[in-house]
Amino acid sequence: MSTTHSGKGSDLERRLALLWIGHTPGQRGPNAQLTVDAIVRAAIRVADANGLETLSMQRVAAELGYSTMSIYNHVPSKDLLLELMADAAAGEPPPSEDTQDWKGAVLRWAGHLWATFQLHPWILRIPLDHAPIGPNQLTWLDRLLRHLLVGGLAGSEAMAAGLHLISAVRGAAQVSADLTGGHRTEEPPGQAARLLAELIDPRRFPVLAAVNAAASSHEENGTDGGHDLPADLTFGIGRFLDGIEVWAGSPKR
Amino acid sequence: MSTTHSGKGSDLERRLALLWIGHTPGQRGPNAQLTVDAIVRAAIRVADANGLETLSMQRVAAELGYSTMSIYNHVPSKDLLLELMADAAAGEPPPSEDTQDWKGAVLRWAGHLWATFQLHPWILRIPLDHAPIGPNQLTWLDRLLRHLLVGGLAGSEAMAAGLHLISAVRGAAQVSADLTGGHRTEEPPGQAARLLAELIDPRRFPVLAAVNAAASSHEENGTDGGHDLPADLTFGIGRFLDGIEVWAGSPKR
DNA sequence: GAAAAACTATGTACACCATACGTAAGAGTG
DNA sequence: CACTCTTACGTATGGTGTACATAGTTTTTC
Repeated sequence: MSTTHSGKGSDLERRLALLWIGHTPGQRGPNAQLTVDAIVRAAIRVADANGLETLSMQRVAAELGYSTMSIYNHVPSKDLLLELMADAAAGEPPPSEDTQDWKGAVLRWAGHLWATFQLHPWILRIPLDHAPIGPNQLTWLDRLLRHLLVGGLAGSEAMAAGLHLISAVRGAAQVSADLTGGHRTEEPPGQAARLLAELIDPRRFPVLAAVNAAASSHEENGTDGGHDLPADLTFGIGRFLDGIEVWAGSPKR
Repeated sequence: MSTTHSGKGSDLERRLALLWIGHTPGQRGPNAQLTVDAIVRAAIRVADANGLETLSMQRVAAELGYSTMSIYNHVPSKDLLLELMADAAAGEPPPSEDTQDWKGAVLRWAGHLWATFQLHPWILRIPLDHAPIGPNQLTWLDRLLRHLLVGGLAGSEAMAAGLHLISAVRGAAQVSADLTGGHRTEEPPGQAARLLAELIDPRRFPVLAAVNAAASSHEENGTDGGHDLPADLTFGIGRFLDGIEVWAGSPKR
């Protein structure tokens, strides 16, 4: 067995190759009509339109007008297809700014990431089996780190802060996606909140009950445009950056 | 309208009833041997032992020695079972401390949450369809909010900060779980990092490459006990709390 | 040129999944 | 007792990812 790719080859090797190089087109056989790129784009189309749960290999194949198994000639598994989709949907990050206003830059970066999640909510539901290693995702990270270094952090600190920020945006986006996508124009949206409010026994959740009551009194959420960060997230990131500023400015470290 | 169960009732009503009350045992028929609690505990056992991907209704039923469909007499869907599992596995949060050291208290709270995720990594992979509304999870949140209020935040600010913190811990735990669970004693663990390092072209990722090089030089990760927060996360939360302290102490607000 | 090799697309087949439906038996109530 | 409700089970359906063998097409090699 000549094993042009060493049998299964390293999982990771194959993965990285597909993520970074696309598919090295075979020299010998007939020219492939199907390409990795076309498959990924079709899959993204399906996910955007009908959600991740309806995405299946056969659905993707149908979208392209090919048989199910043809897909596997270009993409070895559904898991990897999802990974490719996530990286492709992330796309190019916003252009990096050369500014001293690093806090503003980070906030804008977060706004763009937020917008991406609004555009492709299914990204949040892809089970991630390892740290993201796609080219686009790494580019996003690179841009973010740049601003954090301007802010005065050391390398490892910047990395920690970067992952922290990504988590915060992801988490907020997930909550947002769950709320907006949860009910399909069924009951009045207040229903859920009201039901839950009954369950929050002030004796059992003294703090939560108080906070909840205070919050629901002046509930005006604005028609979240989609591109701007919600106030909650802006607050969280803002405080985080404040803390970083203090840290970077302190002499002791 | 009392509508004890009103036919199918609202999805949400059923959900909440199961989460909070367990199962109101039917009066009429034979005494049920199977209980919701036993099912959830069995499912958790399976997930702890073999991971979430091997968890199926038939696997759970087999674990208990019952037929597959009997499970559905107590739990209406797999989705809801997962939700019940998540809440049960979260368990009781650590006892709330009455201390003025709110920053320390939050860090300890985060440490406990971290430990929970280490103990039941599959929680991180449960697709969450809406904001968590289980009793245990709300108790966790309640405890956290208490400390944030001590720190001087207003109600809505505390809620935002609380969700932010949960996201940060979740995100870090996810990365950690991915790394430790990723390779099953196959290649040397450095392999992945090395392969990736080759791909990180300094021209394309100037910042990332620099940070990566600096980090890998003094890579000593310590045998992460499991209960203590990793340094990355401690740093992130620490800066966040610093920022909150500044905010709460500032007169303008 | 001819032959061989390599690669693509397809069809069939399998194991597994969640779960809808129908049936039988048991426990409680009148 | 008869009646009703609930549980537990067996069967069945439509879906999934993907292994495997096959047939067709193009490029390389002799």
